[in-house]
Amino acid sequence: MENFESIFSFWKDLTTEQKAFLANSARTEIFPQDKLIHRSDGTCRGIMAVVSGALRVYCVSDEGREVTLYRVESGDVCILSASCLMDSIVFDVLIEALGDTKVCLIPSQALHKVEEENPLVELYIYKNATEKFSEVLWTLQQLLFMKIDQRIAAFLHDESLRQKDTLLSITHEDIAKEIGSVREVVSKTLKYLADEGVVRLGRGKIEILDKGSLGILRG
Amino acid sequence: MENFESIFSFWKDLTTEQKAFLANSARTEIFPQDKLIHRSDGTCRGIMAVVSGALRVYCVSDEGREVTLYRVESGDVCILSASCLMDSIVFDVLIEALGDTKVCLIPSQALHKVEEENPLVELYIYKNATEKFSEVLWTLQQLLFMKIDQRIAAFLHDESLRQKDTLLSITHEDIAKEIGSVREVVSKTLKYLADEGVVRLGRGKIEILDKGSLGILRG
DNA sequence: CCTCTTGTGTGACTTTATCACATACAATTC
DNA sequence: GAATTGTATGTGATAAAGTCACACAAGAGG
Repeated sequence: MENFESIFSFWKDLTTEQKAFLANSARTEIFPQDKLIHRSDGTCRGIMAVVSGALRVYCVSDEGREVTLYRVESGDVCILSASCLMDSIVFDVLIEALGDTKVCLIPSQALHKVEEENPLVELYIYKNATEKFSEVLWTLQQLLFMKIDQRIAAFLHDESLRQKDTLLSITHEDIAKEIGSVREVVSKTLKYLADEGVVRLGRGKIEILDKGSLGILRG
Repeated sequence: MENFESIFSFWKDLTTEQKAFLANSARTEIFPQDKLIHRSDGTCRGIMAVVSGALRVYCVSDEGREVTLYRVESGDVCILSASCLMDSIVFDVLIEALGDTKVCLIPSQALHKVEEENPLVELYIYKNATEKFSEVLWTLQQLLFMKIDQRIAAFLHDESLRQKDTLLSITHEDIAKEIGSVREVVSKTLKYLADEGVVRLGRGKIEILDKGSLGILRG
């Protein structure tokens, strides 16, 4: 909580008063796994720097199908939880905690006050949003242009990097929500990958046997 | 060309020198229909205010399938043609002219110079990008969650508003590129809509007979 | 009128999604 | 340890969308 400067890159551009004000408004919050942190009901917590754990920013269809737009890993800042600060943003995304997650939150009211005084803070917000834009576009291209086995392979590959392990604890349903597909299709594709010897399956577990093949599929 | 202030909303925040400098660097360009204006080869024209006509911002797969991410209509400003000014943007999009299109271009070098002096210009750029972010997210949701007949209906509906006519001049191929599908599927769906009496088809022409039904499908 | 380009029609086949269950595993509870 | 209860997975039938291959048709230009 002490080193705001290393967490929020706009910190160096603040006056002493602004720093004190924000440091005073900021607080640590801890969310349990799968906790829904933000939904499109107008509530607006503020910007959250992820200290440990991670956030998943996703959207849902009327029928309940989900896609992950991007993740906010520890060290990064989640800006869409303060979407009310950006009048150019009108859509509805959801944010949930991936694992127990600790964040440093600057409430939107406090940030809004400083933002009005200092255009560099506003710049920071929109710059961060544009970064996420880049990630969403990547997601869109994957959705539209890649086949399901490639998407699953890519996901398993990334997930194994994140978990730093070849034995992943994840359900088929969760994978489906990540890549914007459905459970049955993920199950069938994984079975195929298992038959090929690329992975070994267990209940809620996937062991990656052949990382190379994943990379090839991944393209 | 004279009223930069009404075109670029950051104009009011410039010094007299900056205004003079940018006004001097700015130039009008006219692109013929379907002209490819921007591709991801590092070239970077600058920001373009559309005076007449429109721009289509889209992406393409390796196999040549396309999706329109959003359009930039007259009165609006295209920011991704200056993507080099934004270090947070790394992806590859293409931009082409829809119909003969006249733009007012501020070259990126000139803008970059002013941007370094004035954070409000940088803010303008990222704010504009975030607006487009919003539109891309809408596109993504349509792609993932809506059925093909709904997407086509929605497109025809919007296109008829844009062309201010119920008789549209457009090919099935073009529709496919707009909505991220393929020609055959569009043809079959249109045939179905024609059988239902919603549209009448001709070569390169689609006449909308029942706008109401389009709206219902559109959801 | 003929040719050539471009736009459309269509059938066979693959991939992905949807629906409707069956089964299987693990953690209680009896 | 056996029964019970969630949750996770397997699977087949059907539907929707994309891929492939090729036929045909409407207009433009000679």
